[in-house]
Amino acid sequence: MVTIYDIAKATGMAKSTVANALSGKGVVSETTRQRILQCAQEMGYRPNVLARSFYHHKTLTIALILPTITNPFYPEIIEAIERTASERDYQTLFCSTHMNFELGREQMERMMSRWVDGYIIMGSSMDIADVHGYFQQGLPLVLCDWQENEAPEGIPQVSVDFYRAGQIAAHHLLDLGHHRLGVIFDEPQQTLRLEGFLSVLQAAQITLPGEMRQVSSSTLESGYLAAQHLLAQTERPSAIFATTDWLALGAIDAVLDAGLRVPEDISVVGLDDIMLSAHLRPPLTSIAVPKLQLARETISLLFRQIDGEKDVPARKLIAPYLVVRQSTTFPAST
Amino acid sequence: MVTIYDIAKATGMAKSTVANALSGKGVVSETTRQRILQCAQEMGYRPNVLARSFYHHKTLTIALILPTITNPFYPEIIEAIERTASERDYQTLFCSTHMNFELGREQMERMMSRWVDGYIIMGSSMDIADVHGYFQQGLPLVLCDWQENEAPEGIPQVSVDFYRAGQIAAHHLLDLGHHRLGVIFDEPQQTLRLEGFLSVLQAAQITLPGEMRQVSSSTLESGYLAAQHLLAQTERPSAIFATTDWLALGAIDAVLDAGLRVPEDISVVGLDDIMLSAHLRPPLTSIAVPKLQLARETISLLFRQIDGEKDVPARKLIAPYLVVRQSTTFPAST
DNA sequence: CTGAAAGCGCTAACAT
DNA sequence: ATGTTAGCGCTTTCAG
Repeated sequence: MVTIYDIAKATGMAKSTVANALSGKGVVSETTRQRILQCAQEMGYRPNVLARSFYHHKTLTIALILPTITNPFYPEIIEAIERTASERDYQTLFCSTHMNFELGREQMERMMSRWVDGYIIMGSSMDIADVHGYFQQGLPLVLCDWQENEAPEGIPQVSVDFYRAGQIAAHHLLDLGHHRLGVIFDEPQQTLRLEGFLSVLQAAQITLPGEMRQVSSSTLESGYLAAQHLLAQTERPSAIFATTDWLALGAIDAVLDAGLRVPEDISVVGLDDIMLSAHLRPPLTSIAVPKLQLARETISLLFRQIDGEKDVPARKLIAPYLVVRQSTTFPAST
Repeated sequence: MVTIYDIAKATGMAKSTVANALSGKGVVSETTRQRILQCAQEMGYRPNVLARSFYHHKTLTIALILPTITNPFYPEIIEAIERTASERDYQTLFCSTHMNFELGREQMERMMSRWVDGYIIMGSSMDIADVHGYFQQGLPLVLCDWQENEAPEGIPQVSVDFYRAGQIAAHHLLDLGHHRLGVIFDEPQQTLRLEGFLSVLQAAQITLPGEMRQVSSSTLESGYLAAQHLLAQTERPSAIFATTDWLALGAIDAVLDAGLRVPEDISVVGLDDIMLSAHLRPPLTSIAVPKLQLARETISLLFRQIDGEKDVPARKLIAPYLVVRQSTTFPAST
């Protein structure tokens, strides 16, 4: 570990002169600067970021908090976030809460003790009340991929217009001629999607009875189980809206396991449009979320706070759009 | 930001007494300890991990370096690593290199400047020569999911017995009666899998002509393209071994797009057994990698180094095993 | 243009 | 049992 002091000794200069030469900030004569730089090079000097952070109260670190990385929706976003942060010399501390609020709190506390510069909190991975508290303490943070009605006003947030997404899904299925619909969703993180969906049904005077609404947790397996329940109804749905692609994959699995066909017997539409969805059988029709845009806006909002900007806009809503593939079609004529 | 000094002032004690009370290390009378603890509580004291790190030269941070998180093989491992690390109060700094060695070097340098305590470097994400250099500088690091012949002796490493995995794949296909085989693999990170595969073919006096060996990069899309090339041969293979599940998914996609069936026309076997593979159509036959074990051994080897243990065993090989699902069957009788 | 010194928050010897 | 002090590596006034 070679410090500026070491190279000061070696060159016979004072610590501060070395610091100036290295940082390029102070005024140093060209000759001494050269000598110092060369010496630093030779001795293998590496600036101690920790000491610097300690002084500046800036760690060049952001925290990324999410439910679980095993849902393939997240990696696509994380990738973009990490890359963008890295362009600003920021590194990403990553942690998953598995929807365990207690754990989330612990993680946050640890991050705060480390003086992480900013926090990106994704998809309902923490107790919103806690988040609100942290925000009021002045921590730079932004919510990403939450429902816009989940968080109190004022907390910067970039989300997808999930209500709209639900509407798009409903329109698509209705346009195809489906009446008997089923929904698989998570409570309470995905109610907006459901509400958007319902609003369209209602306008079309179609009801969605309780047994056609299956609550799940955000795993493939629970999508599978939820679909099984839908199929077990006496009058099974001709189309299923799963509020995430990950759930939709589980649902398709269940439908096929039940000896039915997708989309001929049952149409399935997902939401997220994860990379995988295009490559499955059948390729999944999905309401796409512009993930790159989501990541960019999030990082941007975060850095604006980190940079001390006031009046960072509180809310960005990103428009989803329909991607039609082959998991949806007209209902079988019965 | 309240410091021990603040609470020293508030209680009229000296800094060190406060420190002692808080850490529980020194000897402090019960009454003052109580007073201090309470005061700390009230003032919202939070220990400054950065200052502590600065003093101790320990940051409670490990780095996780990998090619790309969008390959779903990694999230499953990352999850386990993060969780295990978290149990020891360690946090995980995550970065992906996209197989860009230059970028990998930059990232490493940054991490080193931060005094990251240890490094987990996954799946050929960095130049092994660089890694070797870092290791010789004394950085605690462990390679995870590399081929065991890729790294020089001495660098701690936990890997899967990929040669064996290749053999298992070959045996499985041969046992089913396939002779005309195709392979999709990455160069140079996956040559061992190929060699294991070939060793079995050779023993069975089956040759694998050059056009039946498709080199790809580790993406779904390149698996797709590679499979297309295999199918374009005049005498197409009756079975394909893809050296990762992610490639296998792309391959299946290509086979189906070509109007052929899996497994009736073409069997496909993957390697990794990612969670997804069980839920696809057809469910993928795969050589499974015990991911939890991989993660645990890796973390264990890393912490033993961090803890200063000498003679950390250099190499752990984990045995893969076959999981038969429905993407493989007997060749069509022609 | 260069040097001396204080301080970021905490720890650990060492005095008292 | 409590207080004093030096120091981790770096940055930044402020003097020389």
